Amino acid sequence: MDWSIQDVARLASTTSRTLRHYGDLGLLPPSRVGSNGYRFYDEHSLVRLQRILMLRELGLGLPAIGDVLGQQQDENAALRHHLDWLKQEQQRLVRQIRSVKKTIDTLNREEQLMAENMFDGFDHTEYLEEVERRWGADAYRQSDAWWRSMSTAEKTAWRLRQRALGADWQAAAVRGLDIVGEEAQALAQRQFDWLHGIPGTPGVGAGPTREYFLGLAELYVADERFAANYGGQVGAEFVRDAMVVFAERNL
Amino acid sequence: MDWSIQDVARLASTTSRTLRHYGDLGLLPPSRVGSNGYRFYDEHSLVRLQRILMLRELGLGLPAIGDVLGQQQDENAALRHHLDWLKQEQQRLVRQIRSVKKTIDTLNREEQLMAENMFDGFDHTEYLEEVERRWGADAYRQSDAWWRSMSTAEKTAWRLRQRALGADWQAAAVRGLDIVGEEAQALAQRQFDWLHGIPGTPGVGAGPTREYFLGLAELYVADERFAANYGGQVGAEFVRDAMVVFAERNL
DNA sequence: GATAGAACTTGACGTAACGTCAAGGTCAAG
DNA sequence: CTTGACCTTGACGTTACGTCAAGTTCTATC
Repeated sequence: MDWSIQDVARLASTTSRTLRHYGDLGLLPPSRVGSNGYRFYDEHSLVRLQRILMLRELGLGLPAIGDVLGQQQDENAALRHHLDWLKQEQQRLVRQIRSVKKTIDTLNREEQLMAENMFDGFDHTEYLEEVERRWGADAYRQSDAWWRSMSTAEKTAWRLRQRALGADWQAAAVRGLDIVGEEAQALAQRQFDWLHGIPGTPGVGAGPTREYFLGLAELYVADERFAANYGGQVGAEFVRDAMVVFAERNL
Repeated sequence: MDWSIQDVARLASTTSRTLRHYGDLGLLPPSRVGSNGYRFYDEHSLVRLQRILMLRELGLGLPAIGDVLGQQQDENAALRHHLDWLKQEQQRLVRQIRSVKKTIDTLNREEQLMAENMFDGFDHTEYLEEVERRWGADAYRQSDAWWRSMSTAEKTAWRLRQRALGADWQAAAVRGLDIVGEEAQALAQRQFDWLHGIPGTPGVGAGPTREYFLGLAELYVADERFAANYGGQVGAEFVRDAMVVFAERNL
């Protein structure tokens, strides 16, 4: 009562290559191998294949499927774990979709404006009125002048660092790091140093003042335009909390 | 005015390996290569890297990024195309998440029931009352008896074919095949043949009757439990339409 | 029994975007 | 001259198979 590899492949609408692959991984060994090397499968193989295909449709990886089938993992637990992963992936996609849409919008609105540089402006110049309201017109004028005085290379390098910082903050928030931990505080230090370079920031030279630093931290949470650079609301809150801790310790 | 590979890597918070990779692909060639083989990058490189990293964060593949940067592709068009792909991926994830949840539920409700076979029943026995309402109690009794009379291997093989058919229908719907085309009609033929094996289906022996076949097609669309096996509402409608065409031509 | 064609085998490369050794030059500082 | 930091090329590993390639075996036919 056994079938050839092609019989089984046709039954399951898959390929012999796939069955051989599963055989190589030990997921679905042939029930019998002829003296000529031909693989044969019996009814138990079919049941096992049925389960493999089910789990694969759910998106589980082959090693995970192996663990479930080998009783080394509770199926229920494996599925729950997998579900968490799927939800995370979905969130990632949602964020990417939002970003792509925003980028398309920006491109269409400012088509001819962007000659060489993708996006001009940065945290401060981009949000003029907010900065002026908080720290006065002088602060804005100073940082704006500083920005304009930079060469293209300097501007680009600056933006590169800005993006890198934002990405690292985001990664830290996702990894759920402790805000008082070493890594998160190192990021806060980078944030401090980064602000250090911007004239118009109260206390520059010695570095931003405690008040300014804390005010900026709150701004990240309060204004969604800022939050976008730090991984959304949740990310911004993580950034703020780490910055607050940093300020209390060092400023 | 140039920087070493490490300088640039640190600036962008990436690795030298990544920069070398981009160099190998022609995405970001060094602006200068020393006689010692060392790579050096200038300000234009930084601007280019800035754009590469932006697009990569949006999820574009490196070849696509290359096309955009090389002006071989309109950025706007590329992003729109990418957005479509992202949306599709998201739909896929939504479906998978639903499936995983359903499977977890089923597992918890019927924990001890499932000794060897994952799911018992099939289209007909699973939806007793619907089948009886449409084609009478006799139809159900016959197909139920047929099902019970099969060996484990036969049942498994049957389910394997059922799943394969469902998956192929789903793929066909996603690919947007023409319902009157060769491939879709071949699927309808398989659907017909598959029903052929089930006693209790009116007209079996000669194959299902036209009326039964059409009724089943409508059922797939009307009942979401059936639709689930054929790729949701949209998939079920595709199946129905192809089946209707098949019935008109052959029954 | 010879032969063609279908089915089977193992082996190996390719995929996306790098991470991660490995082995070996180059350079600045002491 | 040595040490250590930094640089190079080369190559394997990752996921789940697809896709040849080359050789062997089975089956049907003449």
